[in-house]
Amino acid sequence: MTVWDRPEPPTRPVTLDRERIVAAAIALADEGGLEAVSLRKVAARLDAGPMRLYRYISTKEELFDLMVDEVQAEILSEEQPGDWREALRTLAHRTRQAALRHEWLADLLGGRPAMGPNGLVVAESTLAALDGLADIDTVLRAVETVSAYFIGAIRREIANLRAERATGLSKYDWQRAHGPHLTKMLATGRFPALAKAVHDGTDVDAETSFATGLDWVLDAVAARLARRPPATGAPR
Amino acid sequence: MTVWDRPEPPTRPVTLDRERIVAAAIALADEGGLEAVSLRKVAARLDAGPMRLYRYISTKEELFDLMVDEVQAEILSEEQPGDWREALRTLAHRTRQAALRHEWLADLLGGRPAMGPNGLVVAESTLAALDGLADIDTVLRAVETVSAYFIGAIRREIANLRAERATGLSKYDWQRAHGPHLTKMLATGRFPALAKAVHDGTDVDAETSFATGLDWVLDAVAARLARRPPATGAPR
DNA sequence: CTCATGTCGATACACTGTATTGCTCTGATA
DNA sequence: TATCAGAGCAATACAGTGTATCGACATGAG
Repeated sequence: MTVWDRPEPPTRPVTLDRERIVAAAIALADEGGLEAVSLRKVAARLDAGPMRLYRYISTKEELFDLMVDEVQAEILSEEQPGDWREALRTLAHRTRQAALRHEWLADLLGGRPAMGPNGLVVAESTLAALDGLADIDTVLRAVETVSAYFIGAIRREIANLRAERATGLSKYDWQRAHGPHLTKMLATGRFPALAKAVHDGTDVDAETSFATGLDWVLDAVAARLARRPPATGAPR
Repeated sequence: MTVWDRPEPPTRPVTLDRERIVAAAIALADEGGLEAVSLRKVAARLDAGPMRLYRYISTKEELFDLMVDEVQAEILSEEQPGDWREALRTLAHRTRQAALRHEWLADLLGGRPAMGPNGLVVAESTLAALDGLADIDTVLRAVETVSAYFIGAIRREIANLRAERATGLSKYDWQRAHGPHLTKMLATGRFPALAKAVHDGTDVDAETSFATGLDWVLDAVAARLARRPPATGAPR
């Protein structure tokens, strides 16, 4: 057999790392939602066999965890926030923006404790912004309450957005958006309050609605923080 | 061929309806989580072929919608609530209890608009409890804010619960619960505020933590409702 | 008694996550 | 430099998924 007959040795497999894998997965999810992410497709996008991924990941759930952590990097704001309120507000808004960029995030948010490196940094900087303003338990409760709010709010917003997209593209028309079903139900007269809400409610855009609810919650937090004097320094 | 040789005619297929299907699906989900729900298994539990379900459901997602709506029936409280605050509070707590009974609910809550019959009744009675206490937009914002909070809070609670279950059963010990990873991370000194929180934070049980945050949010709502005089009767 | 209809089971398809298996290439050791 | 152990990988395989299609069959109408 001459050289000419022998094929070249197979080109070394593309070097892989978690970063590349996660990037591919995120790209897939951005395009087709979470359900478009399959290990096979992720691998294919990297010119690799599916099984190769298992050296970097031991389960698909772990891939999702990595994806979430990756996006949490987008959430971190570089500049130091002014006060705690600003810190929590931008955390909420940046999370929301991330979810609008990556709608699949809404499906994952709050679904598992986020203990990745970026998740920890987010937690740390959030807690740091409140540190010393009240006893730790109050601070914890504050952070948890605010984040519970915005996770729930983001989820709903994305859910509605998808529902709207699914039924025609009637952007601001709930009634038609959810099809004849809701209309028919309201017509039965069994849901007067709901009917009034749908009928007379002003259509505010999602962002202001989000911001409004957030402000309410932040007010509530402020009230509790104010209750105790800040534990500055060593008051002992 | 005598009668004795001929087999009996096949017993008529078990009568089916959505109720039975949903009940079977819920049973499966209660036992093994959402991922244990497959159309084949649901059908098998009803002595039916998988394809039969498609007369009652046209997609698996619809089955999930039905499951959620079914559980929402458990949420409705029979007696009329005293005031709006009580109404919202019991809505939140009953939703939480339902999610503790059916943990898979946490995965579905807020994932899609709940327009089923029971969902509508829940929405109606909630709105009714606030009707007239403020202009409709404020009422809507109030309901949305509170429900965003408790959906997020429930999700986190269930997520933590699962994580705890997965790693040993160290009920109240976050640090060990999440394994050496968190401990090691905290030991790096890069997360002082987080470390302090984990270290010095009191371990409150999930229910009081839920209730506390809920109260804060309800306070915030109260503040906004008080801002405008109630539009009772026809003040025109 | 015949025929149309609607329901069901069987089969099939494309695809999933992951366990297993054996090849091949690499780097260390003798 | 020759040998060998081990790692990294592709291929194969498996059990399972949601759902489309299709042929048979029981049922009710004429």
